[in-house]
Amino acid sequence: MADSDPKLADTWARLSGLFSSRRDALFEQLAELGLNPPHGVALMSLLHAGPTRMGDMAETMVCDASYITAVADRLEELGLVERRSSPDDRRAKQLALTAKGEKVARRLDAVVTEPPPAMTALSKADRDALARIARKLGEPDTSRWMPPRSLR
Amino acid sequence: MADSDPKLADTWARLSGLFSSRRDALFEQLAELGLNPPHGVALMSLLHAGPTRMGDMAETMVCDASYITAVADRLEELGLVERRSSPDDRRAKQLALTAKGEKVARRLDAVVTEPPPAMTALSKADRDALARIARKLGEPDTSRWMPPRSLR
DNA sequence: TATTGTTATACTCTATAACTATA
DNA sequence: TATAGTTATAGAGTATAACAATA
Repeated sequence: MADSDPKLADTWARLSGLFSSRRDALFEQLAELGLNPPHGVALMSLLHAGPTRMGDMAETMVCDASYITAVADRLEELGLVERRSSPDDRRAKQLALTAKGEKVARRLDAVVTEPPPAMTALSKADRDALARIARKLGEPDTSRWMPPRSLR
Repeated sequence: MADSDPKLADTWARLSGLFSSRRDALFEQLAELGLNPPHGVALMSLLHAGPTRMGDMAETMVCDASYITAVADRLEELGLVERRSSPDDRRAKQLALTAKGEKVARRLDAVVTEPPPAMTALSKADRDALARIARKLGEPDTSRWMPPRSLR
């Protein structure tokens, strides 16, 4: 097979760079907060899904339930989430954002979901053209929030 | 400040999804090969930079020199790289791709650098428009190859 | 004495298995 | 007996410090 269009490769490299830098920004903010990526995923998931049972969180994050204990311990230690025992099932516990945790979660979420400055700076015509093309490139993430695998 | 353009956020979500899925594909291929991301970064770096002293590789990969020993051990064990003692400095060793390693490195590199299928499938007009806009969005990765931080 | 790579060791991340409280 | 979360433990990934060979 012939090599693909070099101009397209350049386009892809530029778009990839944009994404990489947002990702870097996210990880940097997490590090400043003393958090690792799973901590961030948990916070953002709670922001989108509301209080969540620990077992369900393990499913969302595609990790073992025992690790959720560790993640919750750390987030609780920082005052970002709290454990609530479920009223209906006294075995289960729900994780819920504190007020402080919600602020942090919103900030992290913005880094991921807000378009990067270079995109917002585009002319209206360019943004429209880009939107039209992007619709041909794929679907956005599912309606129910799920951590992009790239954050795991 | 007002919320940013929701249409632009949708555009960004779609582009991000594209990137995430390529990243997933890379990690999947690495896992199939019994490699982890640093192994992949080392291979791709060697592909772009040629034989490299272990200390320089540690600098490229932004990790400790002792970890390069472990990475090299694994890659050597799989027959993907070989250690060569430097002719000029008998303390130093160079890492170099074997023929097999070069094939693997090319395959991994393609996953990262080749535009995703959805992009290649665009019409010429769309690709040109996208290229024009992408040039306003940022520079591609530096000329001398460096692992995107998102791969670390 | 300074530098290159290796080894010994320790710390973080994450999973598996055993445990407890409840259902 | 089965399920939810926790604890104990183990394995990967990665760093720091001590070391051997060479400069």
